[in-house]
Amino acid sequence: MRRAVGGSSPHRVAAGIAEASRATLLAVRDYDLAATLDSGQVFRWQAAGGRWTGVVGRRWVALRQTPEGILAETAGPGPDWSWLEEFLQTRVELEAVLAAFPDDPPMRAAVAACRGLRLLRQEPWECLASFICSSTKRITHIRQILERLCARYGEPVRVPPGETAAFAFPRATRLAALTEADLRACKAGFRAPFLLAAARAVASGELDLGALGQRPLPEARQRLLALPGVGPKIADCVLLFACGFPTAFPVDVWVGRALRELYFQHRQPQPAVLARFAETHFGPQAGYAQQYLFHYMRARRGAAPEG
DNA sequence: GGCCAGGCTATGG
DNA sequence: CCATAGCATGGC
Repeated sequence: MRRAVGGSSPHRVAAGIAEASRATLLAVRDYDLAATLDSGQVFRWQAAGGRWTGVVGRRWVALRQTPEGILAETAGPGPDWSWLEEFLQTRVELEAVLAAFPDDPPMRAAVAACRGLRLLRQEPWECLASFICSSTKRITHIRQILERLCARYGEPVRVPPGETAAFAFPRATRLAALTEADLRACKAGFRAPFLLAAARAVASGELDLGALGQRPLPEARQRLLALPGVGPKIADCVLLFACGFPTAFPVDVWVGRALRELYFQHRQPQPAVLARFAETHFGPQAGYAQQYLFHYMRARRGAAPEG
C-alpha cells in the first residue's frame, strides 16, 4: 500500500533537506484531496504551491495529490504513517461506499459532480469544538475563529525548516481554564459560552468523547445533545466526522435545501417528515451521501472554493 | 446597509 | 408538535 520516498536517501540528506523531514506515498485511487480538505469537514487546511498543509493531532503535514496517490511530508521522527492513513481514511474503498447510495437522479448527479470526495476521520474534541464555532458562520469565518484559538492557545508543533509556524488544536483542558471573555476575544461571539462549557465537560471527564464511538448511536447522540449549544446538526457532524458512525446525517441549510429541492419538488415538508426521510432513504452510507449532497449543492450555487 | 452564514435556545401558538 | 426572534460577527 505504501512505500517510503526519500527520508533515508543519502542524496536528500546531502542536499541539505532537513534530516528530520520524512515523506511517503499513500497509494490510493478515487481520492480528490482538494475537494475533501475543502469540503467543510475540516477548517484549518491551507492550499499553497500545489500542496495542502495542516496539522493532524500534534503533527504538521504537507500533502500533494499525484497520479499514484497522495504524497505526504512531515517533520519529526518515525516511519509510522498510520495516524495519517487514519485521518485520510485511505483504506476505505470508495467504490463500495458509492455502491451503497440510493440509485436515484439526485445522488447520481451528486456523485458525478465530485467523484473522489471522501470523509475524513477527525479527532473528536477538535471536531466538536470546531462545529460549536460553526453555527451561523461561513466557512471562512469559522477558519478565522479557529486560527485565533490555535495561535493563542494551541501548542506549537514541529515543522520542517523554512515552513511557517503551526499549532496543534488547543487541548480541552487549556480552553477549560479560560474565561468566556477570552473566547469572545477570538471572535467566537455567542458561541463562546458553549465552547467553554464543552471544554469543561471534556476536561472534567464528564463527557468521554473517545468512548462515544463504542456506544450505540442514539446514546452517543444523546450525550452530545446534553451539551449547551449542541443540537442535532452539530451532534451528527461529530458522530459522522469523528466517531465513525456512518449513518449519522447532519442536516444544515445546504443539505436541507438539497432535500427539499431534489426530493420534495421545492415543497416545504414538515421537519419531522424531512428528518424521517433523511433517516430512511440514504442507507448504510447515509453520512457519505450527505457529504456528496452538501458538496454538490455548494458547487451548483457557485460557492467560492474557499467558503 | 441589508442579508445571510455547515444552529441552537427560549418563547409563543 | 411547529414557528420564529435573537444571538455575534464579517463579507458581499
